[in-house]
Amino acid sequence: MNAAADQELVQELRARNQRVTSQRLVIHRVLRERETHLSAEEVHRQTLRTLPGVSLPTVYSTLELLTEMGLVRRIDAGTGTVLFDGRRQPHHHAVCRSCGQVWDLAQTVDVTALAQDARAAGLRVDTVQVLASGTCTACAGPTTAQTAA
Amino acid sequence: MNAAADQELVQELRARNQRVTSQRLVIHRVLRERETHLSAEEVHRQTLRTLPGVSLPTVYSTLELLTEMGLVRRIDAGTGTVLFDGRRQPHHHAVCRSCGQVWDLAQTVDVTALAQDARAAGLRVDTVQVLASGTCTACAGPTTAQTAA
DNA sequence: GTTTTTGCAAATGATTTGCATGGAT
DNA sequence: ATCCATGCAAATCATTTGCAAAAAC
Repeated sequence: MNAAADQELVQELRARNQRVTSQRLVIHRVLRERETHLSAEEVHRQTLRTLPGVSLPTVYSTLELLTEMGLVRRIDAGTGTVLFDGRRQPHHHAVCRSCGQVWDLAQTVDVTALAQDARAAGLRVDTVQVLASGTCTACAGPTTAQTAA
Repeated sequence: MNAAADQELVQELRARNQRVTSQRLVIHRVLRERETHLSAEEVHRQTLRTLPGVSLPTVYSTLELLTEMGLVRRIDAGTGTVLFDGRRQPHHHAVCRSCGQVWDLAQTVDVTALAQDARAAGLRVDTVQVLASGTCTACAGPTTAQTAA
């Protein structure tokens, strides 16, 4: 099905003189097909369903490659586990520091001035990420759920 | 000197029924006195100068405590090492994915709409951080510096 | 055929944990 | 006197690395 996404990957790989392997194709598809971020291990699990035998190190190196290519975004929400997102439209995230849950946020943020600032500091800016942190209702609510009789 | 900062910590500790220890005082001062972020190990090194014998685990647990109290901000720039920032005025960061260097950015960003969005999703928002990632001139410049004859 | 990529197993390194002693209340 | 915080040493766990075999070119 997602032949267009495949093609995009293949062209990028060819352009860089890197090889088109089934692992790269499948891992890329796994990320593109989901509507949300996945951890490296989740990507691994999903990839195994189509391609038994893929190793976790391969998943890691492929995720790094796809990120470098700009086909996937790395999200470090400070939970000790990095997340990877294959969604096309840019979006931001929110994280509960207590339980580590991460949500997607649709709201856009104007970061042009900040990007300017970073450029002025000597950085070629690739992405600007916004992360809201706090405590979710499930973790904060002492009177609700959790200890329900 | 920074008696005001000390007092703020002491009051917060008392309010939480937690103890005022020299380790907590010194670690807090180390962060408040710097004008930039530090890694846990840097905090440890600085703390040792005033208080020989402090252990790294204590530094970690104190950093966690100070972060919970809102006296210090945790910055996860995706470099594999978390940074801690004791600066009062909110600011954002930029990181070079290649060398891991992190810069402070003065530019403010309007994140009220995003915070709303996160609240609507069920999060009590404490902080919103913005992180610009890319490649710094030192890492990108193949024709400049680095390999200078 | 040559070079890159993979899988395996082991290494790494930041951060956390368990437990007995020391210190704050 | 009591209970929390510390220091130590060992554990954890996501991610990385080295190397020989397999796959892409």
